[in-house]
Amino acid sequence: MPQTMVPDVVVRRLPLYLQALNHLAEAGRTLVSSTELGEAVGVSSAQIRKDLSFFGEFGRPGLGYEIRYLISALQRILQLDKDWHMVIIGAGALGHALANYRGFEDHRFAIVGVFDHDPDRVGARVGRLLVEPMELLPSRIRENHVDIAILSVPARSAQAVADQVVACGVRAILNYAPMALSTPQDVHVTYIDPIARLQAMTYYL
Amino acid sequence: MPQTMVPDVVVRRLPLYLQALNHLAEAGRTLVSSTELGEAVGVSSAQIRKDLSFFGEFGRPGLGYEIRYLISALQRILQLDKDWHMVIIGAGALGHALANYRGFEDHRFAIVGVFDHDPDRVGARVGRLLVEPMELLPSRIRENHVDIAILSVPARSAQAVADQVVACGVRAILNYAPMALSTPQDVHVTYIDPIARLQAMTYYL
DNA sequence: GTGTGTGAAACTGTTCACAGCT
DNA sequence: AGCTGTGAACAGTTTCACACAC
Repeated sequence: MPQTMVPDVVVRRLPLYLQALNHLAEAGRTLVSSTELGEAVGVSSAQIRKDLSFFGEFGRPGLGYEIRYLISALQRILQLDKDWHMVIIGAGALGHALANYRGFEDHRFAIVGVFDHDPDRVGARVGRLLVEPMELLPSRIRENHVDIAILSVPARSAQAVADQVVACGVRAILNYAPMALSTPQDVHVTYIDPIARLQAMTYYL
Repeated sequence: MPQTMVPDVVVRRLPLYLQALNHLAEAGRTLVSSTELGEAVGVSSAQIRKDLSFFGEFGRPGLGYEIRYLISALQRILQLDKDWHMVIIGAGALGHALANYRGFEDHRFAIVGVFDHDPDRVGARVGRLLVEPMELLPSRIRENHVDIAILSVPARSAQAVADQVVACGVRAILNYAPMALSTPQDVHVTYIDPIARLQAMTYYL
């Protein structure tokens, strides 16, 4: 769909636009200008218009953007009009919190399995699922067509686990372990590390 | 210290360098080249050298960087050689998970209070702390010299809570609510939203 | 008048490549 | 030989400003 190569930084902003648009829609609004949307997400109006222009023309000059229409357009662009299957690996406190987080299923990200290496954790209940042993991970990934692996394991195990899921064909990893992962070029890794974020903020305080 | 204005993107990479350096130090290493450090973090060697050059000269030509020395230099630059005081606001599942996360105190980020608006949650135990009512938040922020507020409240309350902590003098917010915050220019806000990160990854799948 | 879409300009960030040090 | 530190070249991103549409 994108005629030109789309910068990654643009793709990362689209979910923020979507979020703000959903809030506006819930508030009963039907139209929004790039200026107003920009203020809601904290970027310039020109940025919004330029970002959207990578994918087509979604606004009406003189009026702005029809909110419901722009929401569906962004969902289609980001491939959010289908369900995505995820596994959580690591059933510690973080793994439990993630498994119980309703936000995932609300956005069509389905958790189809929770795995842990530790036999003491296997069989424990997390949300509506039971913790399974790592041995069952490959078959589960293939049978349930798992798209994304969420890593909530200790830093020292993260690389080995990443290697395993990549070997099973997973091409997207959300990594909560404070550890940079080495993966093939076609695997997408996103890092969530509150410590690193805090450490960048303290620089400015 | 920085002679020139330091780009924000550089500051955000420093914690990643620190992380990799700590892993190397734990592995017993004493020296590292920009090439090797770059491979560990996933950036180019030139990037590492250029980033560090904003703050001074930390390496030895022909040898590389003395790991322990570079760790202390980065800690000093990021102001990690002191304790930071934080409050968690929102004592739901996420608030509990954050309060129990050992990583914070391991990195000198101390949680000095957990607050919730809901009377049913006040008094509940979270880690070694008790949930306190929002009414006590201002005095706690001032008495304990709180530097950072972690928001784990619903999106609809996030802006109001942010306004409160800013009014109490907090200038750094780590926001887990899926909601852009509007704050004065001198307040630093960092967002952690796994849904937004997943939605950016699905674009590429 | 209001507001989009978009080339061009301005700005920011990254990579190159090499002088100089060990 | 090996590696840092850095100006210069390059690439990427944001902002500007305006033609055009409602």
